[in-house]
Amino acid sequence: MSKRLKNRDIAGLCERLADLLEIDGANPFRVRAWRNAAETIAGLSQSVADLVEKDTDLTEYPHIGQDIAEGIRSLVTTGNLPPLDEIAARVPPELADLMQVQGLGPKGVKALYEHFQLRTLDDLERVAREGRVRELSGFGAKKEGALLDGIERLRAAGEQRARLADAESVAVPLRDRLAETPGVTEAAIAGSFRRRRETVGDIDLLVATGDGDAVMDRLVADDDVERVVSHGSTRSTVILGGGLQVDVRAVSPDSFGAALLYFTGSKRHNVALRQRAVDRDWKLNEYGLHDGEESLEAESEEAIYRRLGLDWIPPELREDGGEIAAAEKGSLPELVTADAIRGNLHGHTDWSDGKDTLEAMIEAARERGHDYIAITDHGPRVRIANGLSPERLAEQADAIDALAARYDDITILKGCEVDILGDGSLDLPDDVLARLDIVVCSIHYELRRSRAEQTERVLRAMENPHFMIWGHPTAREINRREPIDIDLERCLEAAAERGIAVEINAQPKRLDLCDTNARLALEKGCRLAIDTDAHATHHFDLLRHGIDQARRAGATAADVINTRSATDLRGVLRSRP
DNA sequence: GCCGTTTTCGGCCCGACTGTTTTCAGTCG
Repeated sequence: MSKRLKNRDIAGLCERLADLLEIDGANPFRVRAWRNAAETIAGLSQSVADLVEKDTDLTEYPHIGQDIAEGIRSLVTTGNLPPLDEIAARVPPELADLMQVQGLGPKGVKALYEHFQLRTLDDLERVAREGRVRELSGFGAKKEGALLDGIERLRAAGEQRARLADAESVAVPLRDRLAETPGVTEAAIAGSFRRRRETVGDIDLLVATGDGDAVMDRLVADDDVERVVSHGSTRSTVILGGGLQVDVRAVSPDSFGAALLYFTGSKRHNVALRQRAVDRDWKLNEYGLHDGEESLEAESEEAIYRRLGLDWIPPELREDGGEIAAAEKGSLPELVTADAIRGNLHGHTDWSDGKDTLEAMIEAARERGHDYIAITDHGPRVRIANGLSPERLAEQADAIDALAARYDDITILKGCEVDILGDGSLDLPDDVLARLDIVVCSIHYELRRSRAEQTERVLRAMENPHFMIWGHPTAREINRREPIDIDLERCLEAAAERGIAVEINAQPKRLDLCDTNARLALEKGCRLAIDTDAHATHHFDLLRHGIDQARRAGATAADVINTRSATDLRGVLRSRP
C-alpha cells in the first residue's frame, strides 16, 4: 500500500484526468463522467481508501461505474490511475493547471500548447508578456491581457474558496445595496451560499426587476467592485476588492422563483429536477416550468416543487443526496433551526482565554432567551489560555454559585473543556470531573500523530465515564489546518455506544464536525451538540453557522442535545457510573 | 464513462457574454 490517499486527493486526480481528456478532445460525456465521480468522492463522508481496504463495492455510489471503480481501486492500492498514465503519454499533465486560468478552456490550452509548446503558467505568462499570444488565431490583444490578469488572480487567490462567514460579510451588504435600485422587487443570494456550504467559490446574486440595465449599472459603479469581468443587461460578473467573484443576474419578477431554484443548485439537484420535468414531458429552466409553450409555474420555488410532485426542499439539502426521493414520499427531515436551541454547552470566560466575564456571558445568554448556559473554560493543559487548575476550577464554582443565586430564569451549568492528552488521559482527575455538569473533551495539541495513535488516543479518552461531549472532533481549521488523521467512523461508533454527544463547533473557522462528518455521526447513532465555543458575548451569534452545517447533515431538533430543556438535558448527558 | 418504473443502447442542459470569426467559437455557470 502506498501513501494513504485522502478523498480530496483522489477527487483531485479524477479532475485532473478530466481536464487532460478535455484538452485531448475526448468524448465530452466521458469527461463529465470523471468530473461527476470526482464530485461524488469529494462529498463522501467515509474515506475511499478505507472503503477499498474493506473491499466495498464502489459502484454502489452514484456516478461510479465499473471502470472508474477499477481505476480508484488501482489508485488506492498501487498509487497509479491507469487512464491518467495513459493520457499523460500524449498530453503533458501540467497543462491541467492552465485550465485554472479564467477565460482559458481546453481548446485554448490545446492551441497554446501546439503552437508555442508551452506547458506551465510561467511559460504562458512569458509568451503573453512578449505579446505573442495574439499571433494565434482566435486570440487577440484583449484576450492576451485577460489571460495575464487571470494568471495574476490565480496566483493571488490560490485554490482557496472563501469561508462562508467571510463571503457573507461582503455579499449581504452588496445584495442590500442592489435591492435599493429602483425597479428591484427582490434580491437574493443563491448558489452554494444559499445552500450554506462551508466555503463558497463565488457569489450568485439574483435580482428581480423590470430594468436589468439599471441594476447592472449600479453594480459596476459600486465602491466594493474592483474589476468588471463582464457587463450585460441580464448578467454581469465582477470581482470585489477582497477577490471574491460575484455573478449578478437580473430576472423578471414573475420568474424569480424559477431563477432562484435554478441558481441555488446544486448542479446535480437541478439535473435531477429537470429530469423529473422531462419525465412529465415538461421542461424546467431558469425561466420556469413549461409544458410546450405554456408556462406552468415560475413565480415561486414552492409551486414548482409542488407541480413536480415534491415537497419544498430546504436549500441545505439540495445536494442530490436522496432529498428528492424523500420529498416525493413526504419524508424530508424537519431540520433543526436556531430557535430550537435552548442553550450553549461550550463557552469560555475571562477565567481562561475568554474576553468577557462570567456575568457578562450569562447576561448575553439571557438576552438571547437561552434556558441554560454551560461555562466550560479550558483545563490546565492549555497553559497559553490560562487553563484552570482544580483549585481555580473550585473557585470558579463558588463564583458561579454566587451568581446563580441572582437568576431564576437561567440555569448555569458548571463545566470544563478538558484536554485529551497524548496518551488518551484527560487533564483533570476523575474526582474533579465527577463534580461537573458538563465535560467537553477536546484535542488541542499533538495534532500530527499517526492515524492509529490518534484513534487509540480518542477511544481511550472515551472510556472515561465523565467524557460527555467530543469538542471540535477533527481540530481542523478551514483553509488553515487539516483535520487530524483519525478513524472517525470507529470513534463515532464508540461515541454512539457510550452516549457521548459529538460537537458541531460553530466558530466559522472550525465548523467541526463538518456537514458530511456530522451526517456520518447521525448515521452511526450519535447525538449532536451545536456549540458556539464562545470566547466573547457576541460569539453567541455565531450559533447559526453551526446550525447551517447541522441542517446540511439532515439533523432534526431531536438529534441535537441542546434543544432539550435543562432537565431533559441532564437525562441525555452520559449517565454516571 | 455512467445510467435505466421509458431504456443494456442512446441519451447525457443550455443560455449569456465576450472577443474576434464578417456569422460564431469558446468559456462559464
